[in-house]
Amino acid sequence: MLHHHHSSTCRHHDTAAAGKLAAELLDRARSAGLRRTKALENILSILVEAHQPLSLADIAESPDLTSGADKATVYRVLIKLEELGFIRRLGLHDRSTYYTLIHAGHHDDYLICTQCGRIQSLDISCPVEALEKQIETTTGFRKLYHELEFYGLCPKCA
Amino acid sequence: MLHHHHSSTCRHHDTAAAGKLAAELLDRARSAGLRRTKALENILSILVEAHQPLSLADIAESPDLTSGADKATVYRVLIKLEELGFIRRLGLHDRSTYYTLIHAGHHDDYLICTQCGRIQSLDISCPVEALEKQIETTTGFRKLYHELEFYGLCPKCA
DNA sequence: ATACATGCAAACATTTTGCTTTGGC
DNA sequence: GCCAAAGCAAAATGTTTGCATGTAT
Repeated sequence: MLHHHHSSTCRHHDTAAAGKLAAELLDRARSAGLRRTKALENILSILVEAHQPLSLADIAESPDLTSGADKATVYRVLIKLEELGFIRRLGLHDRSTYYTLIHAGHHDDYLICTQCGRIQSLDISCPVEALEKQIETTTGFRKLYHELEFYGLCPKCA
Repeated sequence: MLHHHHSSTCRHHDTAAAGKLAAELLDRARSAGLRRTKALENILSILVEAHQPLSLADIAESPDLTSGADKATVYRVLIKLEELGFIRRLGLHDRSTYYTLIHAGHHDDYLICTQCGRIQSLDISCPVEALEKQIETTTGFRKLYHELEFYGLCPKCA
């Protein structure tokens, strides 16, 4: 489940830009053959405006899911968005799967409190990129990407 | 579920040393108040000898679980071992939770095939340690540790 | 008109708990 | 003998699917 924490370290979130990105993604989804439905629009907006990974429940219960789409529908849309390469899934040690938008040229890593589950995006320059290329050549794996999370006790829980 | 891959890049696995480590862990567990049971002994051995993360099912169905301990028992032992700081849990994008031994001074990162689920330990010097300290000071989080996985298509699946 | 998308309910997989019995100390 | 540990079965949680109906194209 999602834990909101709008700390002072948050980047400024430009709502207009978010809308533009959502619209662009919708266009791309439509070109890929998806239909323009309220659920798809809602889900894209929610993903674009969330600045942290969201679980299926987070999305299905979001007030921004104005269509009131069913959990199964949200699930199926997420599957498609993943196939399209718009989002990736990640696990954050609770039972749910989380989804997060893939931003070209920008990769988010996360900081999670092992006690309260708080999730925070890390705006760091990830030192793993170079290593990733190297692993690709030495192991023969293709299309590599990585997932990096830091776990620990947040100030409140410590 | 576990996928075995003893590739040529595997380190040599010293069975005698593994036994010694398991015995040492058992001692530490006993000092911490746990009783010496066959299940505990088996599970420690299994974890020590596995050179990759194991799921609850992997352990509960292992032929090395000679006591034939129930899944619930294995589960409860794992919880205790985690509380004692002997193992950590991690998620590898299938539905199960994986457990892996914490080796003092050595941290394993993993390479996972998104197609067949194959898991491979990476024997790399992880470039994240320094960053971890820095995050600890800037965010106020305590007792940080990290999880790093690379996902991609293994040579067979590509 | 034809697929694709949806809702609802049921099936699944896995983890977690309750309670009684067993066994380590 | 006492309390932790185990076994078994049921509950809980979250994901996934089947099928009849609705809707974008």
